[in-house]
Amino acid sequence: MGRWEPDARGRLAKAALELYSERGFEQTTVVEIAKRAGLTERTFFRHYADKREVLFAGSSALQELFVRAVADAPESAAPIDALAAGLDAVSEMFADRREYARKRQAVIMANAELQERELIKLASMSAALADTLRRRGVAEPAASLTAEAGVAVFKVGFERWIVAAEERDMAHLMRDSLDELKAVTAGG
Amino acid sequence: MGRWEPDARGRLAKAALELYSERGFEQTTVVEIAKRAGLTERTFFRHYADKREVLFAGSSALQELFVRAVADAPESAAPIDALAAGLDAVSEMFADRREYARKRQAVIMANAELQERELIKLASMSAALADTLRRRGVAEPAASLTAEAGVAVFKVGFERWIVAAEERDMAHLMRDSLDELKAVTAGG
DNA sequence: CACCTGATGTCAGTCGCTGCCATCGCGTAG
DNA sequence: CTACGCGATGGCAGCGACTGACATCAGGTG
Repeated sequence: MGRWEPDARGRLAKAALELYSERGFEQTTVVEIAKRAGLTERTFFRHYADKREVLFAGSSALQELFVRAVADAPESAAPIDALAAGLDAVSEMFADRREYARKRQAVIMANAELQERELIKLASMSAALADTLRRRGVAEPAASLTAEAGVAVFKVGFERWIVAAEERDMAHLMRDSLDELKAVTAGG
Repeated sequence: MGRWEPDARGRLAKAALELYSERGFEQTTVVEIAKRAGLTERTFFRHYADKREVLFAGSSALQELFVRAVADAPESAAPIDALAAGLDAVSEMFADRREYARKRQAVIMANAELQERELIKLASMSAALADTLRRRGVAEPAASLTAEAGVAVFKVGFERWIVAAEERDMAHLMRDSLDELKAVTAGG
């Protein structure tokens, strides 16, 4: 075994999340992750660019989903409403992954390096959203600001969803957060 | 010499920025930085936690200035106006450091690891601002959203200032960006 | 002049990460 | 059925970031 067991990538991701949860990110070596997955350190780095990236395999799919929903919003929709459509789409995606999301988020919140990686993924999402808004005819700096605002709403909404009771729907928390942002920016 | 030359910290920071500019962040080793500063690698790590941190020595002062300005805004001011006061204060700080800011930003924009570090500094600023707003009586999630929005405006305004002609005043760009955000969030 | 203290130097060691080449298992042409 | 090709994996050497432990030095103090 080891060689030729299927889904080496998945086994590495699973082993990494387990070990990061059990003893922390810093206290885990890549050799240990690879060993638990029945592979070697060298193979780990063939599947993931670095020790952090193994926790962010799904982030590109999330970004694509978000961007597509914004791009597909009716042409008549205001930028902020196109964004709301994106937040809806994203919320669906997480609906049945709450436990996984919680476990993963706990690991990330416990380590600064992992937070850095999370932040740059969100920045990439913001850039992609801004690009999409520009294609919809939104000028700068409105496009970048709207995108940044959208990511801010996502961050706050996501965090509230993670700590919320099981029943709380992510889409509702996202909408509430967006409304709060509207209220506070209108307050001046 | 080497030992007992004054301002070892400053010499290290200067040498690092020079080398990162000349040949790039990745292509520069800590040994080289230390050597140019007339010191050793070990001493570098006594002054800076890691190879990236040497570019972010001033970020805590920036955060403190921003936070204090928000905290000192008139109690009657709406959260978004307290934020605007913070952006004003920050703009003053940068007024006579444009060349340095440009050089530094060019280095950061050329490397993903440095962007990660920059992002976590901004996230720290957002958290500190949210805390300050809470002390001013703003509830969650409005406090966090306002803080995130403030940092978004800072990011966009700063970027525009970096690329703008010499005459453009940073404070004006910040105000414009804030107004744009207000417009776009009111558009739904 | 002896002593103390903080900053620096020296050295060994761990770990993340990469390049290079060998090896393995499977599919496929012949 | 066999030989060959190919993608995935292993093994190994090496670099650079970073750390802990200990020695050393310059300057101030008694």
